[in-house]
Amino acid sequence: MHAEQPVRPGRAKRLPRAVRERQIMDAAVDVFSRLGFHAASMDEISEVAGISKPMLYAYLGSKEELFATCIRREATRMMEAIADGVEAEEPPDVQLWSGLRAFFGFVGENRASWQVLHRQASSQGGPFAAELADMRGRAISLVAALLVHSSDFTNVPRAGAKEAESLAAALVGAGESLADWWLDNPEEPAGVVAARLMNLVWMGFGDLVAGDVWHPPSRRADRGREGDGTA
Amino acid sequence: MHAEQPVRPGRAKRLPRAVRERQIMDAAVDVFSRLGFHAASMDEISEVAGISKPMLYAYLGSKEELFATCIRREATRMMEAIADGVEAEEPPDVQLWSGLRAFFGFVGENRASWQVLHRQASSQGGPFAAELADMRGRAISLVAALLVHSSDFTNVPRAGAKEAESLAAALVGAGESLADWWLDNPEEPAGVVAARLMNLVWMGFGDLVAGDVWHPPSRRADRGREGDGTA
DNA sequence: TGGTAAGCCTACTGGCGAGTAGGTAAGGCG
DNA sequence: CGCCTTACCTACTCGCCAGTAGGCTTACCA
Repeated sequence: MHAEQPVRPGRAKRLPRAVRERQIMDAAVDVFSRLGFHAASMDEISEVAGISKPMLYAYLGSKEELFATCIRREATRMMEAIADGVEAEEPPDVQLWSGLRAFFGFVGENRASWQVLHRQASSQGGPFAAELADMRGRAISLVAALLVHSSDFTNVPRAGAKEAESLAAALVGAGESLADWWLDNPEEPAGVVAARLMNLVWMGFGDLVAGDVWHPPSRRADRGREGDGTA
Repeated sequence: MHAEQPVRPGRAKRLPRAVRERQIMDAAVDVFSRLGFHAASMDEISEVAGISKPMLYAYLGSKEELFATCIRREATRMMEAIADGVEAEEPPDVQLWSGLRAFFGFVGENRASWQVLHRQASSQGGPFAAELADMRGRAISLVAALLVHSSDFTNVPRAGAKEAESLAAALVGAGESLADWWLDNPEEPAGVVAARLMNLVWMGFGDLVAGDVWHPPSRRADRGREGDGTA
């Protein structure tokens, strides 16, 4: 406890609006992630943010608006983190691998964000559900496109759109679920967990129990390799 | 709606306790699945059930107790449905396949149950979260055991417990997510969706894009078609 | 046929929490 | 130094909803 801010003595220090808004958002993500949308109260958020309730309303609007803003911000941060980790030129399996690594890396370093996005947002009936479902839908579409593209690398009759989309939904769900599991079993590093999921979805149990595993092309340098990964 | 119960004229017909409790539970699952725990009100549940609020409290206790009871009932129904579909003597891949078919079959025919279990229960901080997490944990353990057992079929160094558990978590999550996707895209029969997930987790994308697919051993005489339509 | 218990109800309380009214200090600027 | 704008506060209102008090009615049985 800092002595310089004794015990929040009635009045907070004067700060420019932008800074306060940031503080409030951080507090909101924290509280929402711990308690969920309904159980979280504006009183508690304002307390954590170190300001009073009317400021919340003055700056961020209603509780629903605040929540939606949180979701948008955290979802955007996550999508950007993943996009930053993936190179569009790489072969599909490497792209998937990079995406998974980036995803688990983000979750590991932003647990509160993840809780808000995954647990809370998806279960509310309000406009946020739409907000979040939209983000999630984009992620699924992205993965689906990757899958379709990956079958273009072969001479196999391309996967149907519906099929690709459903597989992508399964993959995204597997990632979410594994991320939750990981939060309860945090002793393993992000890379190991990501690799495990990569092996599952790329090789399948059938190959795994036979001893075949996927591994990234040993040259990290992105020479135009086939990257058919083991096989 | 049945015309024989005009507009609930003040007083409901007298019924034995067991019957009423069933009606109430059904109504509760319905309302909880549509609105979520917090947004659902005891008033609405009692209205849907066709009785008055004090009956709720007299028969099923508090809102939290009611919710927990719903979760327990629906979770049990689902676990039993899946257990009924699986033969312990069959090889691991067939067991997994049977389990997936049973799971998607159940979800298709009990959408409200599924909503309550998956969406609502997991996001509340109360004792239900524990209730549900427990069920889910058991499902994961079951799958994990299946995986470990399946590597016993080979001469590969058996998978570590943690590894099996995390893969099981991913698989369960994939199933959940795919079930959700399916509810939004219900045109395909349960068997097709189940087969798709089976292929994903058993063969992996790597094999799928190469044109290899998993299929149930057709030697089994019991109408071993894979894409069975399920009503 | 009258007693009694089980099933059912209307109509309230009490608290919590979203949102607001209206006032106080602090910095900037002439 | 006074004025105004902006940041900030205390202290309310008001609706919603979990939970309850207390009374009515129907079925069954002696």
